Amino acid sequence: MQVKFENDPTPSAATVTRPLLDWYDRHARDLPWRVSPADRRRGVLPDPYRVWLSEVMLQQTTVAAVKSYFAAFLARWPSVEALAAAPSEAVMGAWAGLGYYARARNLHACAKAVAAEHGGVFPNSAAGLKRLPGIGDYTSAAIAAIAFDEPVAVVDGNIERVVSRLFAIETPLPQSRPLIRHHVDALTPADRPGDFAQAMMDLGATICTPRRPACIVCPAQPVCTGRRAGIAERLPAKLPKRAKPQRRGAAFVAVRPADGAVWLRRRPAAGMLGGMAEPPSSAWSAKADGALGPAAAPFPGDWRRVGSVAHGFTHFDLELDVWRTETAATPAAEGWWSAPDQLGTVALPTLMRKAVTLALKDRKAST
DNA sequence: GAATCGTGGCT
DNA sequence: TAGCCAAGATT
Repeated sequence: MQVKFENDPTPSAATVTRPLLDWYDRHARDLPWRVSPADRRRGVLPDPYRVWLSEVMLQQTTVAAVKSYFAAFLARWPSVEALAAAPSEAVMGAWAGLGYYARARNLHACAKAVAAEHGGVFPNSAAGLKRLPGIGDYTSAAIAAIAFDEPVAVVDGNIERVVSRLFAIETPLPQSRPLIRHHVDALTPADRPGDFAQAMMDLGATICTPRRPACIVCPAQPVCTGRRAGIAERLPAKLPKRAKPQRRGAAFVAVRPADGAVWLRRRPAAGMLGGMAEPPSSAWSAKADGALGPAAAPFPGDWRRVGSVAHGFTHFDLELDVWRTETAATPAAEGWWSAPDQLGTVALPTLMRKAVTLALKDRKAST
């Protein structure tokens, strides 16, 4: 007796794409940058500026973290021309805390390019979009599909996980990427490519989650090869990561007694926290050496150690010693005094904000 | 192709 | 807790 085809279906446009789009019609997440499937059926497409802004913010960043930044950017810069005309310091300041600051530099460069070279109109194809700063394989495809309904394969981390499970791909990432892309190409529909991409991402974010996927309510469960094989939860396979080294550095927070202003400077445009503000800081070395004391300060002063802050970066952990001094004299160095009421909007990355906060807390406690 | 580049939340 | 993870791009 032969097994009937219906009892052993395979992931395909008929068995995955259509059920998933039906599921999306009922369960799409309501997100500030999104047009609902109902409205899209009426011909409404989202503003490419909003799609682009959200996609760049969402690179390696959670929806929850992005929401307030998206609202703030949109309120302050309602169009790509407005963003293009903004000072760099304002853009970096508004991005502060969101991380991966090259994104903010590229975001601004991209806005300027669209305004100056494209008449303020985003290219309407993935190929055109990918030529712009900060827009790579994923983001170009996502904008083209979501904002223009171009039938291109969109592959992000969610979709890599969903497809790895659907097809029981045991080859670890990133080697499995070509095969995953092949499957996404075959599943992407010509009629609703934007909704399909968003549906796959919603599925990955809410049901086909990294741990403990809710297969019982998954619209693709009947055809999921990984589920059938009992290996879905441990897919996608990934290569082991290297251990994170520990580094150490020092930050020097000078405070002006008259008004409590803090002396800040701008980091070089390239590299770690590029273009962001900081109190003068040492380099971050692999081990603590003698250079971490007041001798490493950018200018002489009555430096007192007030403690340290710990911060985890992607590829190393940092312990930053924080030193504080009071000085009325403007230092003979590059930088500026930032008054207390300005500190909230200055482009301080989280690490440096921690350091400044610790120094000011110590100052308040010691007076 | 591998390394670089942040941060906050979750388990 | 310590590790893992999130709508990746760039060099």
